[in-house]
Amino acid sequence: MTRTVLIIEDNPGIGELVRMQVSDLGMKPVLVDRGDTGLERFREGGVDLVILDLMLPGLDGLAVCREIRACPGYVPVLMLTAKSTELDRVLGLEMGADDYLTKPFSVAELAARVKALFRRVDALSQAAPAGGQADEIEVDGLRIDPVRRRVFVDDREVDLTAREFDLLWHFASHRGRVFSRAQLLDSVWGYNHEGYEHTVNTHINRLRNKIEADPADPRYVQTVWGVGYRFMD
Amino acid sequence: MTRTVLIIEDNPGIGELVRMQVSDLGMKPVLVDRGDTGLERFREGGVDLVILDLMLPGLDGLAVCREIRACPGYVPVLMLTAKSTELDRVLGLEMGADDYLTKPFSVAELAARVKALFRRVDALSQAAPAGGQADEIEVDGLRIDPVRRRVFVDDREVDLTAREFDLLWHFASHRGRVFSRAQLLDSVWGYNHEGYEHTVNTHINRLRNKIEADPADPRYVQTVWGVGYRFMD
DNA sequence: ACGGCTTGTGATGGTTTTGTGAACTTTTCC
DNA sequence: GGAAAAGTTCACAAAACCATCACAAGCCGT
Repeated sequence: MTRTVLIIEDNPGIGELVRMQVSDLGMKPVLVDRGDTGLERFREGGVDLVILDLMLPGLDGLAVCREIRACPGYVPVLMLTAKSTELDRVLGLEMGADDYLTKPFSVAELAARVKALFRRVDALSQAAPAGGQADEIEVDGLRIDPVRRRVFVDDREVDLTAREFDLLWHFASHRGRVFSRAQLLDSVWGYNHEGYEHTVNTHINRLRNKIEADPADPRYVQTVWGVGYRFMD
Repeated sequence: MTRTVLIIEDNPGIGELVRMQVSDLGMKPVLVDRGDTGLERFREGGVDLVILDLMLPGLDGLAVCREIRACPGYVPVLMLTAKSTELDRVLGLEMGADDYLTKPFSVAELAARVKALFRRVDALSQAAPAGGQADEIEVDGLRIDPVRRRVFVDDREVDLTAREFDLLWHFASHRGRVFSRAQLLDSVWGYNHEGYEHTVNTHINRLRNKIEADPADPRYVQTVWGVGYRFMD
């Protein structure tokens, strides 16, 4: 589940800077240099966050923001403005952006804001279902609770490390599907992680030793020869 | 008698945040994203408190506030504003808001204001606090009284600082749930607080030293390696 | 303005986790 | 049956992570 960030910025220098930064955060950047084309791209869907310059050719940033807000669903918007007087103007109008950043901004600042926005969105979607968390997964004696990050095998709790848990959760929430090692590295380790595929083996091994009754003949996480791994169906 | 809180806020992120918080306080939230529909909903009655954004589509927050004040009966209004200029404050208060909060605010702050407003209303109407102190939490020898902000471990009172109390309260009211340091900064410190995650460590440490029998092997606030912390389940 | 308490941050040391190399086993395919 | 390819297992060092302490700046009440 890599996130897609739509960057609408006409200044090539700043645009590229932001693009690289988003990429470094393990997200997929899409850079567009006009307001109108940016909005078009947004409407095609699949965007998880918009970073939007205020002054744009084609269509003004405020107008773009308004249009985005008029779309169904909630996608957070981070607005970039040149001067603090502009910021005041934006704040005064409060066009529905979720956060603002005045140029020049530091790379760390940008990263912090982007991460904070995603955190808020996550918290939102996690708590949204009224009545409680129905998203606990139970499969054949294996129970996984993502909110508490706890795992039980036949009601005995097993202690997983962060990576092991993420790996198991990824499998369990995509039952029956086969993942290559490269795909797992992308999904669990992160979109631009550098490392050996062989690392996945080791983690699968450790995971099996903890959750399988007979790790040599695994029930939950199965090997698909020449392809990758799959969670029991 | 559970209280009904009408939230009029157009930004879905903030709106949802407030909704969750009100819900956590044991009150019934009603979330509306436009000034005009919000006012409509208010006139239908049954609302005990209004949390109102200043800038709203449909009908401006100040106008909504004025209209609410023109209605018979006294329903307190808590105003949310984006920037903290004196002007906003004066305007808001003159327009009849009972209290105001500038964004970004922390969850604890919001809770405090809401509760304070209800206390004032209760004092005014000479009514016994509705619902009573049902919101005191007791877990395995640890008793937390949010109204008096006091904490007891096996009936011995421990002295917590403001931050420590807020942190503990946040944990205790979300038992078992894992929070990252970033999420804790969001919820306890304020939702775009700039600061080091490492600060959370120190506070957890201080908290443990005060409430845990053996701080090295904590019972209440547990560490979840590579992720964050969790309150005992 | 003063003194005490709170709070955020730097520094340090210890612990857990994680990636990787290498040896070893199983499967596939000629 | 044997060699090559693919997967498993294990040990170890590096990296990431957490607890703790000390300190300075901020805040509050006096």
